[in-house]
Amino acid sequence: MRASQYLISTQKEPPAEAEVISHQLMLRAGMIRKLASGLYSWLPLGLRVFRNVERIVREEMDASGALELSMPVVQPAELWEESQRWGQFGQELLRIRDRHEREFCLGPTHEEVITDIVRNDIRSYRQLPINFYQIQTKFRDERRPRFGVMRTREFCMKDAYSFHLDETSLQTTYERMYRTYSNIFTRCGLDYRAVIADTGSIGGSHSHEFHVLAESGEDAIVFSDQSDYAANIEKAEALAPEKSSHPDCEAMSEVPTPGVKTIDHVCKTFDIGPEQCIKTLIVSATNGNGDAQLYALIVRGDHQLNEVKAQHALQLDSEISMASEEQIHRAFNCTPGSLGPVGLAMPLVVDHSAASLNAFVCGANRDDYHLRSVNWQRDCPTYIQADIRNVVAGDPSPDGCGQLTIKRGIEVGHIFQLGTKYSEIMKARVLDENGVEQVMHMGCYGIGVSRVVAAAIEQNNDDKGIIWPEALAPFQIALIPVNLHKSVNVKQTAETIYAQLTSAGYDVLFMDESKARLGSMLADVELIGIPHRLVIGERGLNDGNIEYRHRRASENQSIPLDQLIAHLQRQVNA
RNA sequence: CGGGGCGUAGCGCAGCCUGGUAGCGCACCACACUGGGGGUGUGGUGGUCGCAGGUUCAAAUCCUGCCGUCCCGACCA
Repeated sequence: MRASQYLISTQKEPPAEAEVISHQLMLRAGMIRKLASGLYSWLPLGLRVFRNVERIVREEMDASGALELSMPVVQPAELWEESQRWGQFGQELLRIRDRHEREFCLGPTHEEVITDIVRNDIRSYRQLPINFYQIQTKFRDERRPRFGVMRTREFCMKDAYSFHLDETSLQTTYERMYRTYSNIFTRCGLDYRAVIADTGSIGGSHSHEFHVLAESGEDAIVFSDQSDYAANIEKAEALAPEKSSHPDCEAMSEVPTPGVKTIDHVCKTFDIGPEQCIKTLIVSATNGNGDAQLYALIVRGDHQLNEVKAQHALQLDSEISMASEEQIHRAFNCTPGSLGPVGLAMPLVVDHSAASLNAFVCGANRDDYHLRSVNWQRDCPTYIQADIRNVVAGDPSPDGCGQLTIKRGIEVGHIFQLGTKYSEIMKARVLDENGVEQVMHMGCYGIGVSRVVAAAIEQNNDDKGIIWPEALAPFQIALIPVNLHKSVNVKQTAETIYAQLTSAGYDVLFMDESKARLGSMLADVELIGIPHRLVIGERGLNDGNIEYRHRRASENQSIPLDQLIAHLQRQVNA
C-alpha cells in the first residue's frame, strides 16, 4: 500500500477523553473514531487489524469443525419471551419497535435464534454433534461504556453454539473449543490465561474465561502459586477456616462511639485490627413478585463482599445491589455505618471467616453505638453460613495446593456448558437411536473480536506507540525512503524493493509521499506499530545497503541489497 | 442510577470571574529556505463559542432549562 493513496491519520496529542493506553493509541494512530458513547467507527488502518483477528478466529473455528452461519441482529421479542429472558436480561437489552408496533431487540447474544434454527432443522441424533458460529455485531446497552473499544455498546463478537445428544458429547466439544481458543490467542501473540468462571446471565454449569493479562483489566483473576488452579475472583472459592468453636466470652456490651461509621474508625476506637470486627451489608434484590427485598450480609472487616457468591447463597435469580442509605434508614432507623447482625429481623448470611470470629465488634443498629464482645452462639444464633467474600492474596488455593495470588485480566473469550437451559424451555429435541425424544445439550463459546484488538495493544506498547504482534499488524513492513524527491537512486531502489516485497506476498506500507520528512515518517510508523521497517537512503545505498530495524529493537542493521529478501524472510517468520 | 467535571477550528487548550473586534499550539493550504528523528520563515483556510430561552444597548462571558460527553461512585457500612 502506498501511503500517498491511503489514510494515515495520526495525532500527536491524545484526545482528553481517552483514559487507558490502548484507547489513546488507537485514536492517535488513526485506527478508530468515536461516533457516540460506546459506538466507534473503524478507519481503514484499524480495520486491517480487526480483519486479522477475524481471520485467525475464522481459520481456527473452521479447523475445529464448526460451521459458519449468519443470524440477524434484530430479533423478535417473542423468542426472548419464550426463553424468559425478555424480562430477565434487564436494561442491557436494547428494545425497539417496528412500524407495526411489534417489539424487537438488538441481539446481545444469539442463543434464542440458534436454538430456534436447530429445533426446526435438526431432528435426528445422527446430525449431532454440531457446532455453529458467526462473527457478527452485537449490541448491549452498557450502563457505562468505556476504555474505547474495550467496553462498547456495539461490538463484534464471534459466537458459537454447539448441540449434543448427551453431556459426554458436550464435554468433548467443550474441550475442543478450549483448545481452539488457546490456539487463537496464541496465534494472536497474546499473553493469556484460561480461568474458571461464573456463568452469569448466560447460564449453565461449567465455564472458562480467557483473559489477557493487563494492569488495566476490569477483572481480577486468581492463581495458585503451586498448581494450575486459576479462576475469576467472582468464582474463586474461599475455603472455610478450620472449625472454630465459640467459647463463651465476657458479656456483650454496648459502647458509645459518637461519629464512628467506618471500619477504619472502629478499629482505631477499639484498638483492634479489621479482622476482629465485621461489616454488615444490606443488599436489595427483586423477589418473585417484583418487590424489592432486603437481605443482610456479614463479612469480616478486612474482606470484601462477592456479589456473585452472595446471589448464589441467597438462591436468587436476579442481581443484587447495595441498598441505598435511604432504604437503610427507613428499615433500621440508623445509618449504614452503624449496622450489626444482633437482633436484625431479616435473612442473614454470614461469611465463613466472619462466622469463625469470637468476641468481635459490630454496629449496634443505633447511631453512635457499637457492640463489643459479641458471641455468635450466645448473641446471634440464627444465620446461614456461606462463602460470600472475595478471596485475598495469600488465601489457600481451593484445590488444596499452595496459596493464591491475584492479577488483573481483560476477558477476551468465554466458553460455557449450557446443558439444557435453552433447549428444554424452547423444546429443542431430537430422536435418539431408540426413537425416543431427547432434549439436546448445548454449549456456547464467545470471543470479543474488537476487544482482542484493544487487549493486544494494552499488552504491547511503548512510549512511541503500538508494537503489534506479527499476526495482527496492519502492515508487516514499512518502507521509508529518505529524500525521495531528491535522489533518483533512492526513488528507483525504493520502487524496486516495494514491487519485490509486494510480489513476495508481504503487506508493505510504502511511505511514498515525496516531501514527507524522515522524522515524521518514522514517528508515524512507530506510533502505528508496524513490526518491521526499512529505511532507504543515499547514505546506505552508497555502500549497497539498506537499513532494517524491528519495532522492538533500538539499533538499525545494515543489510546488503541482494540479501534483503532472505533477511526479511527470517525476521518476519521469526 | 447517584455525584462531579467538561462542551470555544480536525486534536490539545486559553478567554468567562470583571459582558463590548473570538485567540494560542499542533494539524491543514501556498511559497521560500531546509533535508537521516515530528525543521524554519512568510502568508493563508477553517468557528452560528453544544442547543433553546431569558437578562442587557450589547452575551462565548450573567441566569434558567435541555442535550452531549468524560470521570468517580454504586464494597461506606
